Amino acid sequence: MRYDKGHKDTTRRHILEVASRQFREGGIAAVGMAGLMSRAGLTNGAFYTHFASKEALVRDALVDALEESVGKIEAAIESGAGLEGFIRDYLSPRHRDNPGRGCVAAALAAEVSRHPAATRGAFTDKFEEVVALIATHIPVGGSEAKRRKALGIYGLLIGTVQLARVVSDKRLSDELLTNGLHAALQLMGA
Amino acid sequence: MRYDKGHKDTTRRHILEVASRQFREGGIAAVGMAGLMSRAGLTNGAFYTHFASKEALVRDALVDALEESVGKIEAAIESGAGLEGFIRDYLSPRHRDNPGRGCVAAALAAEVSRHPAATRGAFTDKFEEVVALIATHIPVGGSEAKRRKALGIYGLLIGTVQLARVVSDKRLSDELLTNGLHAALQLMGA
DNA sequence: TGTACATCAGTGAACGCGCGTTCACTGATGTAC
DNA sequence: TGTACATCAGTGAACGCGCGTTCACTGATGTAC
Repeated sequence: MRYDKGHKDTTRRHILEVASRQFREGGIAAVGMAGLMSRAGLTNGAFYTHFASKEALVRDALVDALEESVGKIEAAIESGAGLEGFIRDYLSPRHRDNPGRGCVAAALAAEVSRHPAATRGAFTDKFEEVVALIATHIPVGGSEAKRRKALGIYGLLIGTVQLARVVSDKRLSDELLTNGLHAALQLMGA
Repeated sequence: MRYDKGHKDTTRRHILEVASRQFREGGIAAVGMAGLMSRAGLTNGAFYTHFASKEALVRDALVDALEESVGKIEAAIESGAGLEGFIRDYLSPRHRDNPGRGCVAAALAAEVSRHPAATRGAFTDKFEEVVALIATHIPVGGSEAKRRKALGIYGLLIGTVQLARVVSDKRLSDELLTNGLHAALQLMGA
């Protein structure tokens, strides 16, 4: 069969979305090409007509997932919930319990730090964008102070969600989220 | 050959130390049994006279590495550097650049969250100990306030170090550490 | 209009490789009689 | 004292399996003449 114009792009985007989610859920190393392609409704061989290698897919999936973060922050601002609303969502049980649709930095930062420079570079560029966007919406302070606060808050957010995900005690996990929220708001304001 | 009394225990501890370091450096999934045992100066088959499975080793290595954290905090207190001294070390370039000897939560929290409940349970128990120890040395506040601060600070520490490790821009990485330090001290005091 | 060829997304078997785990075996020493 | 057997940490080859990647092929459609 021949395919519609734009069909290949659609397929590529579909693979990317499936991969991005699977990576965040199970970790990059745990996702195999055959399983990934089968989940995307294709066979393994087709992968290489879309991406040069697994590492190239990782690179694109990371950037894609960070763009998702940008979208979430923008949506929170537009909805009137503001940066605080974004932070509340970030430190919610729903985010903790759904890593596949959640923040890619919380799910994969440590693993990505062991990936090649090209991958980390692509991640870094988008990460800078996210930080700049957060800084814009910090309520008080000069532009440098805002950036500093944004970096601190981001670190707190990803670390707290990771701890909330790893501990097996639900009470402790909830406690981590609640305290993280207080700490984040404190960092945002002061 | 026969072996000295205590020889098996020494070997077990040696495997554990090598594994603990390799896990933190490369991630748990990336460490293979043959390579690990060869680094420990043994052959692959000997592993199973010491541990029931790779997962059992992971469990013990995580607990071991968290006990290392307890030791570091106690050392900082005893040296007079206090909790602030521990935090300064934690957010130092040296810690960022040596994950193998560093905080296991920063290196492996996200990966461990995908491991079996037994592994996460063992991690959680030791994690509680570390949090309690940090809380003890927060300078101001009631015991509940201290615990809350300890949880917030821990999240900030591990998240910040992970971000500092993943970004490929050295300036940004240093900036993350510096701002993380200010934020942590702010959370500790307020 | 009909025919020959080019295009290209996708198929599915196969490649070499390293994984976690098993197991028959080694060989030095301790114990029983 | 001498001999037969038990103990046990460690060896190293082998197990089945899934990994990332390659490649000859398919088959529907577009293009050239």
